[in-house]
Amino acid sequence: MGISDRVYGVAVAKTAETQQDRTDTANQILDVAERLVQVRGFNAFSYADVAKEVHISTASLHYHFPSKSELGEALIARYANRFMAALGEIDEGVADHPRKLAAYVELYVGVLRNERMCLCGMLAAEHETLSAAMQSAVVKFFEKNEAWLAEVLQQGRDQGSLRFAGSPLEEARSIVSALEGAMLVARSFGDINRFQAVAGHLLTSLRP
Amino acid sequence: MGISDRVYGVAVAKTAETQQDRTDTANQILDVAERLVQVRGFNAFSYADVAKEVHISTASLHYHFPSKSELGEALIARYANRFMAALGEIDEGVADHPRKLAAYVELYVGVLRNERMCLCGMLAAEHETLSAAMQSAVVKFFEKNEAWLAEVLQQGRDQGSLRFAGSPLEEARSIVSALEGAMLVARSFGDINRFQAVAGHLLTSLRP
DNA sequence: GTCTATAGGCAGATAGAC
DNA sequence: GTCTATCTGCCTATAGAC
Repeated sequence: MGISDRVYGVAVAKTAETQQDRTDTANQILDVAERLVQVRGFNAFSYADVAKEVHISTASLHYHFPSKSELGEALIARYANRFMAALGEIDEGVADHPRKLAAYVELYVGVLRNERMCLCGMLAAEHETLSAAMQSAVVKFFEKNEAWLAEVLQQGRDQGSLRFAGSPLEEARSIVSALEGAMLVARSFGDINRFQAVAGHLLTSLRP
Repeated sequence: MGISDRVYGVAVAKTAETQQDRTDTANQILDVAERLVQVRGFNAFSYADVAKEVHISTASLHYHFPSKSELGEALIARYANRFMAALGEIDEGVADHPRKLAAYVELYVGVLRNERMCLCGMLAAEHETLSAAMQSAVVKFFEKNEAWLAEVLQQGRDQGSLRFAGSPLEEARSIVSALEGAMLVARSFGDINRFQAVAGHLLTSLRP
């Protein structure tokens, strides 16, 4: 199983680091709800949609996740944990910094291949309609991504394997924005090549 | 009234080129609905929300726009027309190409200042849930933006006032993606400076 | 063009049996 | 943990009077 398989929730092995101790049913619920949010948005799926796919009643769904907001919070937490775990694997498994960035981009490609938007990118669009807890969880996801990227960028520049103007954090924010935007647009065109072109352009511009 | 005031629907003068012949009520409806979509999303506002603000009944609203999808199509058409008119004003009023790009970025800043997302950026997130007519209208909006940018980029590079690698259209797509993504993220941080930083970085990278 | 009234369905959520 | 049944409210949309 590749790194990117860990991110969009397909056939993900349970590990202590990335998943809380949940029942199989709860995890099935999260899997289905995650996909529905990434494809349709948090405001465009219902408990009934999830219940139907998991073959339980909406009442049972409320047993596992009492409110839709709590389900949403659990979704973000699981997604963020999985994403951070993937970043950890990149740290350990990939040597040079340009390749780390390429591996980071591949995480996005993996999401897009499943015809999904980044969970937190989708929730960012719906930000104004979310609970305070969900809002701050989305923001934290972006901050963690930026911090990881900034670290890679700084080290790469120090070693001469990456080149960019300005601060690493500023560059990191530009990269996150560009990738999220490229996903957003590419998905409405139904054309993953649009994402690949933008991402390739981005990686090229960082070459020394 | 500045160029950017024309884009987000505040105090916009009626002109034959940019607006269809609609009653005041229909335009009020569009103004309110547009703001609600840009702030909350198409799936997170109702006819009741609009009716309340316009001080009419939902039944009257259905007289002007029989279905929500038709309202959505009218929203995109008006927004796209206004945006294209603003691009036309940039073409006529701004001389050098770097400044044209800066003026283009200012259109986005104007939207963000009103605490809104780009209408079509928001609809891109919700793409999977939209009618076919709305979907293709969103795509056309992006294509027109890219075509305009590609033209500016090509001319600027030919004159030596802009510098970039690859084709103008590829660069244009990267710019649209970066700006839409920067809006998306900046808005969830509630921090317009995040957008300004990314946009400034982008404009700087195009300097010869 | 606007209204009241209402249809018909779906939303999130709860009670209580098993 | 799961179910059926139900509540309350909101949703888009329509009928028909004015």
